[in-house]
Amino acid sequence: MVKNKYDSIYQDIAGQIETGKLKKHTKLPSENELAESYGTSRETIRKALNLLSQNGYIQKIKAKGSVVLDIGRFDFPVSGLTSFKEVAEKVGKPFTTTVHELYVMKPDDCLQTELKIPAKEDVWKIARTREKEGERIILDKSFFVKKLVPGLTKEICEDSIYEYLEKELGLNISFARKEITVEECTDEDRKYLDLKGYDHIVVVRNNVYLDNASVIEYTESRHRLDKFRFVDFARRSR
Amino acid sequence: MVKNKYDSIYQDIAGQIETGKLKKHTKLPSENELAESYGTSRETIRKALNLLSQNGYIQKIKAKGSVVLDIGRFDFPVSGLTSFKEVAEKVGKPFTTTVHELYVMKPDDCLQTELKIPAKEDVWKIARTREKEGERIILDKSFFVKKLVPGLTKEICEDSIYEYLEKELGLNISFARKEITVEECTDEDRKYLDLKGYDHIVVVRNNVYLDNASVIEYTESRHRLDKFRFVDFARRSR
DNA sequence: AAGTGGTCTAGACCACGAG
DNA sequence: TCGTGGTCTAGACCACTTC
Repeated sequence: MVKNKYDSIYQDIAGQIETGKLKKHTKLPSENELAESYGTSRETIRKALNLLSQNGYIQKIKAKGSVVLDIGRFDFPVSGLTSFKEVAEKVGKPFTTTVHELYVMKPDDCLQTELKIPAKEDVWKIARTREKEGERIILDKSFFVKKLVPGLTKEICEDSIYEYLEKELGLNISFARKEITVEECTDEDRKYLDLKGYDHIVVVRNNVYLDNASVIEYTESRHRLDKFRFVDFARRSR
Repeated sequence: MVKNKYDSIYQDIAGQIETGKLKKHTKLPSENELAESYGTSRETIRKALNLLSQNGYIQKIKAKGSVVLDIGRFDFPVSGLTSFKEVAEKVGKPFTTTVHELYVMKPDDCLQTELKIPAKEDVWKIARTREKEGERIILDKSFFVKKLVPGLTKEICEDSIYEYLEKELGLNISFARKEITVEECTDEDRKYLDLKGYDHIVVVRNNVYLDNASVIEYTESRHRLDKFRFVDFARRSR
């Protein structure tokens, strides 16, 4: 789904890097050459290259050129900004999702804060486990603002809520705040997960914002220690 | 240290948000108004606003305006892109750094890969612990390419290596790749840290790149479970 | 209809690296 | 000296929200 000119150039070059048509450690054509060959202005090329750089595909080196990087780019599926389904597919591992709870509730104080809603606003609670190779290793406890997501079903929760939000409801996810900590296991963890004796668990807390600045979702993603992996890029003084 | 026009506007507005002069949940002036009042073009204002948005200060809402967000923005000090000293100061907690090892060595296969160097290239090894409230809770094992950082001393390692790199050597940090996992404690962890009986530890692996695409540092930052916290923003299809 | 942010253009000058 | 990416400008049109 291409939105505009610089995005389509970004997709094009990213694709060439992923398929190996553009080789690691080689230089891209210069911005002027790219502008010429894509028939666009240099500023538009620069937007595409900045996207590539922000997503870890290339590094721009002043006065020299842009180099294709050789960095693995995919997280372990951490529920949140990119949908679980999306990341799981890229990582290429078969996950099974099971929905254990799906009902409407009133938010407690904590949820009111996390979702920025008043006490009377209805909230979906969803509890799901993710299973890989016969082991239930992730427990996702999600809370969605009902007003924004009226018709959730078990089928949608088993597939991809994000696809539903974006394709069916036309909502636009803007950004998420993630917080990662390690905590002691709860009885709920022990009930829903195959913990193999671990007494701690990695907790990823997630607040997801729409493009109109409202919070749509708060999720606690609870990962078994030994199966957790998170990868991140950070740029200096972006 | 202001570099250019859009950066100085970014610093200015970020400062106003941090000191509360610009209040949370209020709207910024429009881009046209800001361009006028800062005496610059709209594209330059947009660069500043994009920085604010990427760093979690504001959210831009199409056709409506930019809103000041109310999101806590600081990590627990995770060695890497922003220096430990820098983050520790923002978090406002007193940390003590102790240097346990500082010597030159030849890289093994693993280090050659992580630092992208040949076997004959010398490497600094530095082992440091970070202590807070009387407990040693972080063990940082760092490896720097000696050719790029000739004169390391115990004093520099106790203060801030990054300050030394940037201010003394004029090197420019560009970006870092972080990977977070949880692993079983090693004897080294038990030796250098106050583990309070925990048998697992959070490991943050870090490759830090310069602006000329060479790797300068590989660090393993080992955090006691209960004291680890990591905060991250992610934007959808940036 | 007016104002907003998002995209795009065609120029310009700069500092820096390489030959 | 020439080419590179980094910054900056002054315009333009669009889709969208608000009134």
